[in-house]
Amino acid sequence: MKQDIFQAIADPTRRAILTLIAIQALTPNAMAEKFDMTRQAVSKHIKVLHECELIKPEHSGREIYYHFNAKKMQEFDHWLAQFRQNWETQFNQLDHLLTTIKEQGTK
Amino acid sequence: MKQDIFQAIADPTRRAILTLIAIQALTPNAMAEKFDMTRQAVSKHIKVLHECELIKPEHSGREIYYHFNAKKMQEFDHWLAQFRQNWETQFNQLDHLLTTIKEQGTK
DNA sequence: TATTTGCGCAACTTGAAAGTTGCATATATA
DNA sequence: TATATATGCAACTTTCAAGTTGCGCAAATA
Repeated sequence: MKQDIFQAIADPTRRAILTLIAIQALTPNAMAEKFDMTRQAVSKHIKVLHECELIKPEHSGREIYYHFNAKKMQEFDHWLAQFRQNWETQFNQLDHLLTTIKEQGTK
Repeated sequence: MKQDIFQAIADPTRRAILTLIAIQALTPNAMAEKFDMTRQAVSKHIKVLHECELIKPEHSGREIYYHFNAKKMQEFDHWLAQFRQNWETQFNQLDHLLTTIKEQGTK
């Protein structure tokens, strides 16, 4: 099944993995050493991250280096953009308030 | 239990709720009309969003208008900031590649 | 070649989340 | 006051994700 990036990011371990490999590509074993869980558990997280293309594998013999895919992470940034005006403009906040009050008046 | 914002946005219904009330504050009933599920189901999503302070209630008689809390949403933006350089600077991407190659060489 | 190492896949257990129905409470309205 | 409406809480079922153990395969190494 195709994973979605929002669910991928929901897990704290996966967020930690992303933070790690954003600095430097790592193998599954190297990642597992950082967390208090089995390698297979980490491997499942890698699978999720790979399926939604947040990370990309680079084979090197029997090792696999997983790289951070910044481009995919931008999708999250784009989703967030729809809310950005909500905190960047106070006028907008005021507008919401006025709209709400007006709406209540018509009920 | 205190919810975390990453899990809160993992659910597509909750993301839809946020998109709706970012434009205008709504009551639980008004939200439920937008989705194909019971009012109670929506109410549970509201509870999650409220617990992590992504939305704020405004009581008005027996109705409750839920407002979007843009300030809390900024936490995503802050988390995302650590990755922003990864897609904003090609030099940085190249740097990662070089670091990885060098790392492999020392193994 | 035989053995070790790195990795992925499958089956299983457990716990939590998403949805349902039913009920209680508070406010508005007849 | 009696009734209707808006909401939240509790119990329950079902689905699914996170973790485990066990196994198989490919590549490196003795």
